Amino acid sequence: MAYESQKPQSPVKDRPRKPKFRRRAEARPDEVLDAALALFTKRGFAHTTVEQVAKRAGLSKGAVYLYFPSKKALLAGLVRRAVVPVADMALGVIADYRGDPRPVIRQLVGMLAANMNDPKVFAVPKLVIREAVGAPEIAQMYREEVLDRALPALAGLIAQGVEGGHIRQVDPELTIRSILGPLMMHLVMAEVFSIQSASGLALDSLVENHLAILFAGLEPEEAKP
Amino acid sequence: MAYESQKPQSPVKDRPRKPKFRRRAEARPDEVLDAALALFTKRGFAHTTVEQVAKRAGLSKGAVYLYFPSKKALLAGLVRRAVVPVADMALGVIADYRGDPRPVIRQLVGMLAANMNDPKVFAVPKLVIREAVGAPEIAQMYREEVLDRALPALAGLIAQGVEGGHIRQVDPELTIRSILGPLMMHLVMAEVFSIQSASGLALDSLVENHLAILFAGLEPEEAKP
DNA sequence: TGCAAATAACTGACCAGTCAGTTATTTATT
DNA sequence: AATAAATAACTGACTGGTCAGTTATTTGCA
Repeated sequence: MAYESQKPQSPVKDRPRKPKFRRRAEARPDEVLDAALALFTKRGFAHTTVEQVAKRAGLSKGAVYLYFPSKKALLAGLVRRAVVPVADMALGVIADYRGDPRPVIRQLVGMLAANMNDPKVFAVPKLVIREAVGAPEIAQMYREEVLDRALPALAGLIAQGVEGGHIRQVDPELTIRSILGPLMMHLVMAEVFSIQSASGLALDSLVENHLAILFAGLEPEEAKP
Repeated sequence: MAYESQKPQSPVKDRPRKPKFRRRAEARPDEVLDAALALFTKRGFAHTTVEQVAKRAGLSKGAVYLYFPSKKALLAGLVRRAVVPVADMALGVIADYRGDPRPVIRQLVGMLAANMNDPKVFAVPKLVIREAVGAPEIAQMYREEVLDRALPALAGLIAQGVEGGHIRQVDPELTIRSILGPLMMHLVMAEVFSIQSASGLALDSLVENHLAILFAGLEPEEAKP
């Protein structure tokens, strides 16, 4: 019974006929989520009050509870909103590709890196990781709707590449960690500890360095000194 | 003026002479920290009350404030206690090694993986990452006392390997992310999302798969089809 | 007896969630 | 077109509960 974030009563899209009466409020839930995302990201869930969210969205505290039944529902709503596009992106790229997985991996890693600075996109997963302890349901929701869809697809892509002889014999599931891990670590170092690599100031250098090592490492064994 | 965790007044080591033991307390601060670590890890900092920590340590709430001036000081104390051994471990392994860095990297990664399941060791960095938003001073302390010592050493190891021609031309700082990132990602997947790889149930498979790719990827370019 | 160690009761601040009441917008009536 | 009735959108004061930190008091060793 918990965390129904979706339109408790707002007539967002009840029936196509009957525009009945509208008013200047329709995008309200979205505005509230925007405010919540900004504050949760900056100060964390626990240290953000509902009133702060309300004020930032230009509403009163009470109005927030018109759209969301609880503070946690704000978190859930945030995840919901971010969930579909992310998973779809990954799946769209992978599709039913056959052949050397490396070009697809390059595209995927590139897309992730490109979005890593966009708060609107990456703030949500970061939030989920941070708040997973205090709100396990949120973590599970994210897992079910994003990870359980995207990771198997990626593993399939790798397995297919191994079978086709395009890359060396590796464990597909474990190799996922080798593909995405460096990106995640870079993110954590930058976000949590404000560590920027002295050399490459841009994400591009990271991607380049990472993929050079990774792709050479995935090369099928043939010439072994 | 904030977060002086160290013995505000506990007579831990005031003068060497005078073995006369007080009530029954000397290891008290450590016991409190043990309790705090367990609870912070399980429920998170915000959702743990000082009274819970006290009860678990077999003390009253007030007694905790005899040893630590604030709740945040518990976090700081935890980090302090874990800081020295971790950094020392890494530095001890790296030392002034010269030659192919891969054996050293193998040893390092192996040690990290071996400790990844030991809560006593890895709970603290996980905690730091999680609570960094609400307590930036803690994150900075961890950074200064661990990362700023260990990471440059690791980067130096790699740079030296590149110069010596033992591994291919890579950016040392960025390559750190390629070495440790997969481990971190594995940790996050397991801890936050309870995702276990279907294949290898043990960490060993991960390390093996990761290092196989990494080391092949670091091989100096010579035979290029 | 004296005094540190420890306690338990207490205080004040904070905040999620509620609700009685107000304002803005739409519909109905003339 | 003007006005009244209806109702959706919103407000902000209030409540109940939690909890970090403090203080008055007790305990027990020397």
